[in-house]
Amino acid sequence: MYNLRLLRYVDAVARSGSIRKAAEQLNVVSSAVNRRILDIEDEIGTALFERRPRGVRLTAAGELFIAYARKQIADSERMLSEIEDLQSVRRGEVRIAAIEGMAAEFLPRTIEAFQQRHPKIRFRVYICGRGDIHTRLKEFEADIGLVFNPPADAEIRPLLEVEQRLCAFVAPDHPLAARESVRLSDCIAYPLAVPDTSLGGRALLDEFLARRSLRLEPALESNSFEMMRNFAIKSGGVCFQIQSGMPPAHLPGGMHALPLSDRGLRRGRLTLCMEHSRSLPVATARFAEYLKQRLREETS
Amino acid sequence: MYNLRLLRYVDAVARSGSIRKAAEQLNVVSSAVNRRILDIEDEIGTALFERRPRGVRLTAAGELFIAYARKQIADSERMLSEIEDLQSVRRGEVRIAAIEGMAAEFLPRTIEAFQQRHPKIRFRVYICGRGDIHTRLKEFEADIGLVFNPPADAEIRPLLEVEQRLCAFVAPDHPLAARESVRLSDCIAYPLAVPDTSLGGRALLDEFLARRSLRLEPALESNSFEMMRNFAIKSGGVCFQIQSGMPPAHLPGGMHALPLSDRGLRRGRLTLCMEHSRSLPVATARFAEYLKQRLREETS
DNA sequence: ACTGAGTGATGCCGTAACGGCATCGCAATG
DNA sequence: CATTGCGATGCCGTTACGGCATCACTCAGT
Repeated sequence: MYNLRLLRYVDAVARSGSIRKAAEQLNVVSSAVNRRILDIEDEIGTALFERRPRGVRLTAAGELFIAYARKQIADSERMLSEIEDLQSVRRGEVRIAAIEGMAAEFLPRTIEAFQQRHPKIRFRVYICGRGDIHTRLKEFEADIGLVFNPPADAEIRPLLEVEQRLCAFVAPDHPLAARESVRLSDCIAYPLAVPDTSLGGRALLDEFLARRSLRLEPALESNSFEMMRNFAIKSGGVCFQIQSGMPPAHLPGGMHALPLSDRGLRRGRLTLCMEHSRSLPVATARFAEYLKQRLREETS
Repeated sequence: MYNLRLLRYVDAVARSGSIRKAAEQLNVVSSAVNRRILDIEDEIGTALFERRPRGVRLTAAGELFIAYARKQIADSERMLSEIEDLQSVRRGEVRIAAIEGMAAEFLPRTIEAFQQRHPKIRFRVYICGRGDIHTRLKEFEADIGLVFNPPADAEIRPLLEVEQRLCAFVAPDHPLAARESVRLSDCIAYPLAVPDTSLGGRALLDEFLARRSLRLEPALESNSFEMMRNFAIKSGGVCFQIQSGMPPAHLPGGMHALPLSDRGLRRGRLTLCMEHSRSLPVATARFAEYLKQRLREETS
């Protein structure tokens, strides 16, 4: 069965109109070129060249074959070039599964900054609940995940963990806005919006409340930080959520994030992770490193 | 260098997600498939598959490669199919060089009839002077030629020769129209249009007149039969031209062709010919046979 | 007519590429 | 721990390939 080298032989013969001349150009003996051409003709069942006393000339079948050969040569070169691009991070796709809190600000900003340097790298981001992230990784729908306090899972390997505090978020003109930190008991007098179990921070809240006589009567419970945030602004209330790598300068709506200072309220872990047996493509691995660096910077 | 069989190996592995399963489907041992894949990966410089405990999975580079491989497989099948079409006369191009007299009626009609049965066969027809036809054949611009009384040429091989009489063409209402044949002397009383040296028949006329006291004073001399014909109709004159395979029922403008019956006026040879060392493509050879048959029918 | 040059085709042979058989090394499962 | 399933590897016989030498034919010049 003919291969690329043989296609180059045929191409050279067609161009020079002579088996010997082509062989010279290819730095092989003419008998080798001749024999390969005869083999191909045998296989196809028809002559690709008319033999003339002073060289050869393409037949009609040869014209069809040479068009195919030249296309193959060009296609293979393009394919190798594309793979080379992939190797040098000039090309690729990064698929991320992340919890909702990363969507408003941190991830868009981080991806945009990375793309400044790698414009041909595409991203695909799935925002989903905490439980879905592991599934996406394990089913190879995503390459890396950003999840809060993930359950133990032998198939998931953490790449980085950063601590995240539970914060109370209030509008800039809220009575508590001027404080450096608050306690849960400070917030009870206002309408409360709390995360449901699919968001980061709910487990921390539940665990803390279970050990206290304190009881929360939330006005709102939601799986959407955006929902909770806007409710807090409108109602003059307080919503709770992990910090999620948001520096104060970047909080949406000018909200203030006030760390909860209650003793016994544990911090959570924001985890960058992947499926444990994966070998990440170059572009993804490069982005994961960049993400780790960014997370470290923004949580220090 | 990878060839089509190896591309099929890679394709089968990608589809089944397992080297052993693919090997079964391909009826080869898995070690052979594995080794070919490792060879390709070596050559390209990157892994095409991630090795998992229960099989393999395409890498990003592998995705690019498989797209290329599948395209190659499809392209080669299409190319073989096209060459097969060529072999079975389902496809092809026929290039003809012919003298002008064939253009009005005979060649169009013959080609059209042939294309009823072979619609994918294309034609390219060059109408040119007698001297140009051999040049076109020898320079491979045309595959077959139709020429009148061609000069001897070792590089040109005749396929068929049919005799052609020199005729006088007159309009249907011309005084000579009712005759079965005429003599040159019968025509002298009318305006005469004669062919120049690039048309068939002129050599016959010249040869005959050189041996007689008769002298023609043509009102028109042209290299275009259409020109001469229309002149004869308009002027109530006579034009001369070889029969050129035109049966009476098909003469343009309802003209009558009256054979010249002068003793000593030789007949000419209409020749179907080709370059002597050529091996004609199937479609062309088939058409040449059809042309021979048609010429025989219409000159008998 | 003879000779030399140029061409594609073919015989022989050593090396490279390939597939088959058997086995190894590792992970997952019961 | 033993078994199963998987890709990887060693060894070997067969097939594919290129190199060297030569053959067969055509063409051009003397």
